[in-house]
Amino acid sequence: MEPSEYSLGADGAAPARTLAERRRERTRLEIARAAAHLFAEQGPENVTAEEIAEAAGISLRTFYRYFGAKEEAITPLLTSGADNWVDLLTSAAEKDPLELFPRLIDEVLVPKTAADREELRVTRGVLRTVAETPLLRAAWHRVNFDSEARLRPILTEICGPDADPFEVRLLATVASDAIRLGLEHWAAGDADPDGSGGTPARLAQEVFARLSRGLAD
Amino acid sequence: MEPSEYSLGADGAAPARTLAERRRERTRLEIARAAAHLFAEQGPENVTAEEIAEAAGISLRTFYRYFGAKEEAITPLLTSGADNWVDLLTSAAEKDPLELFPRLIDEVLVPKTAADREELRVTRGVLRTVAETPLLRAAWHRVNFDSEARLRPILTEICGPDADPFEVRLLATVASDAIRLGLEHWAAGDADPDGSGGTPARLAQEVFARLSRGLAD
DNA sequence: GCCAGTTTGGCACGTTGTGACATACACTAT
DNA sequence: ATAGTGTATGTCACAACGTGCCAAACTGGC
Repeated sequence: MEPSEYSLGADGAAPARTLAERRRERTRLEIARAAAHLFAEQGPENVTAEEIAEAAGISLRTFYRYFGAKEEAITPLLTSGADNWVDLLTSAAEKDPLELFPRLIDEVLVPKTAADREELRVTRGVLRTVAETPLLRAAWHRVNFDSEARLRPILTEICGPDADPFEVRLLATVASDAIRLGLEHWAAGDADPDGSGGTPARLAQEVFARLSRGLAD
Repeated sequence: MEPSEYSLGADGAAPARTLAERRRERTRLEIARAAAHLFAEQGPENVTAEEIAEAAGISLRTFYRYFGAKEEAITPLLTSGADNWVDLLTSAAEKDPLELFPRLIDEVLVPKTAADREELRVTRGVLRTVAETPLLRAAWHRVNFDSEARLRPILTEICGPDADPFEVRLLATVASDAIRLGLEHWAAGDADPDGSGGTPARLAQEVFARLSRGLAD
């Protein structure tokens, strides 16, 4: 509850956190990767939580300290930016969301490093598995709706307290849809990574442009 | 698969189905009501599947023949029209979805009989419980995404096979969002049923109008 | 070294969800 | 009526899920 850490800024652009927190995040990712691997290999319904735990080198009990349910184990691989999103938004100086979002979409979905590109590649694989598995679809939906819900209070802040709550809700939905549809349609496309359909960023941009035309602000 | 029943019209406007099918649907609804009642009373996390079964007068095993999970038990109360939606769409003569949907929204969300009005009232109560409970939110999300997914093939049929799949996906999302946001914002409003915020139908209409502005067809 | 606070594992336990088999019911044909 | 067919329900057993509880191991600072 009490950060109190004045976390010496030895981390550059990455968000400043406790050592323990970053360690925990790392473990989460390792479990997620183990889970994704097993899911893709045997099909999610044929993988037990215990197997995931074993593959990640932890006990079953510890697994449930990191994830509330086994189908949640892949969420760290699904939040391509959904987390950054919030951070970026809060620190944005921009006033007009309609100008702001297109920039943020690129910021979040355009891979800049080799690691980013690899992460996106993995995400694509996971999304393909997700599309075929009801059990995992729920996790994907949860991630997106959570993102939409977290967007709302931030947008109310940006738009001012006198903004119409309905407008804010609409805007949050459009932004969330842009990311979601961009990724979904990109993942649904043929094998070629950046082929016919375009990159997820470009698709998301198009969705946002089309859907935001009726939002005056 | 084979309706074939010319179901003597003793049921008025209801869709013609097998006797067994209608019986089953009735049972589903009874279970759903029992579940909603218990959920609202004790909080969803404090209700076991066995309690729901007992309250509905069936065995635990039978409960799981009607619903795959206990949190799914309320879905029949959440599909205000999501089912009709599909039927209405398939039988629609209209060619242009942008003209079609506003009419369908009213068809689905405007209560016409006293029973409709009562059902909508119940839905509102359920949605308020849903908004506060992560466990139930998943069910609500699932209903909406399923609706969106079912919309897609039907829309491809209407728009013709040469239509851009991306456009279809976009259209399905907008339609689904209209219903979802209309209901959510309506349920989130103050106690007054049709008060300040307007009816769910009116809200849904507005969402659709705003979001569909960028869809040329 | 010692002493917080936190993380982990092991265990027990109620709950979830499913397969298998038996029974009860509805509807049909003879 | 009787036998036969298909479906709906219940009982039982069982693997998997998810959590509370406590002890052991690990972390950091004094």
